[in-house]
Amino acid sequence: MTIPDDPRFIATRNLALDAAFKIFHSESVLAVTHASVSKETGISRSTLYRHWPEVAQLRKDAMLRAARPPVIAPRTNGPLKADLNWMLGLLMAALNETPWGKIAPQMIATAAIDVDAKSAINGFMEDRRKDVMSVFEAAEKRGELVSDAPIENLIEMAIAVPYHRKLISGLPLDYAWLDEHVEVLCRLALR
Amino acid sequence: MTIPDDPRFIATRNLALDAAFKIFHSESVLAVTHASVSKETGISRSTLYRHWPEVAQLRKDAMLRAARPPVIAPRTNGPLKADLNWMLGLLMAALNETPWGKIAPQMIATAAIDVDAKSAINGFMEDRRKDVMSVFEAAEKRGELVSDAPIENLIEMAIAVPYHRKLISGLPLDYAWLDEHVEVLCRLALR
DNA sequence: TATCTATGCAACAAAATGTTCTATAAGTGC
DNA sequence: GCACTTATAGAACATTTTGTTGCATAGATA
Repeated sequence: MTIPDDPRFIATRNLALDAAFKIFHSESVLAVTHASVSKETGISRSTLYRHWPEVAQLRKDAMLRAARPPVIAPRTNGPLKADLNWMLGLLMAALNETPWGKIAPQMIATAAIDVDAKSAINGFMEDRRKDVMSVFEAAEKRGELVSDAPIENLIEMAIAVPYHRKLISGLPLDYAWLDEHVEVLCRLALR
Repeated sequence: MTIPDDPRFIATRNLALDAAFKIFHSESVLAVTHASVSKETGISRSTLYRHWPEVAQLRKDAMLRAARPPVIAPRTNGPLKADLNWMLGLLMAALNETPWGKIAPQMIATAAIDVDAKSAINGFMEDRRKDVMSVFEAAEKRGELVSDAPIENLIEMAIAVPYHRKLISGLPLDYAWLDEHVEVLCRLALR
């Protein structure tokens, strides 16, 4: 669908997607329909059908809008342990306290059957990988990294565990756990 | 809902749930409806409504039926590296080659909003935790474990990474990766 | 055999979903 | 400002999906 640059069209689209996102994260992706978005926004149903002939497309667009997770600014001052704590602490907070944590499971399920959702998720995971990577690289430059454990595996472990905990095993993500997690990572990286 | 022990009722229920599971894993949980199961099985719609007045209940039952993942038999002969390779190799195969791997994302999404799905997932994750636990405990008995890294964290890392890889980051789960993963785990456990 | 009950089927009701048309108002080019 | 284009609102309508009910039938039970 080509998107006209008519300001009315753009305004309607933004209004609709904001509402769709709101419905998505306060209820579920299933609750996002032409009818519910119409009710939420006052936009007429026929207009919404003009913008999104298929409800699946509307839901996906709402998801892609949702897929702008909080920006995480890593610190690389050192020491490694402090930097990891900072960076993973921000990730933890994002998972615990922003809509992202609530939406992520549904995005993952959608990613399993939809290419766009998958690439959105992958893009986000890639960003997180780079964040952690920059932390480890800074540590290496400082000469802190003495282990020969592959950095890729360290990065994967650093990120996988909090995600698994939050999204799959349902265990709590808190600072007590985070401290231990970082401790084990440093044990791997620094010895 | 109390389940009558009338064989007709039981037969209908099993037939319906088998079909629901099939639809679930070949299409998606959304494709499971009274109508689609009726079409698939020949069971009349009214009968299906009698069994499951709510479609959500039907979907959940289909999921709980699906939630019998392949049984994984851990080996504990040692050495640790071989045991981990075996155990995690089975887990990997299950994620790659059985319906479980395909269904898991949708179960996770459902678990985020449904208590029963959540406890099904948690039950399965707990089984996996025990599997890995038994491997590490056997290694400890043999005196292999010399690290003071907390076993709980090792277990979490062992499992979280393959799940994250398969379900979230979308990276491939293969033996090349598995070898490295196990290598890093052993580095943590054995030094 | 007599009784109970799950099922199939058809008819129906209600709600959700999708389509089309027209009047109107907002934006665009001159 | 004026003519033209286009997006929207709203209503009317068709279609599909979803949910309900009554009754005849056949399988289960005792």
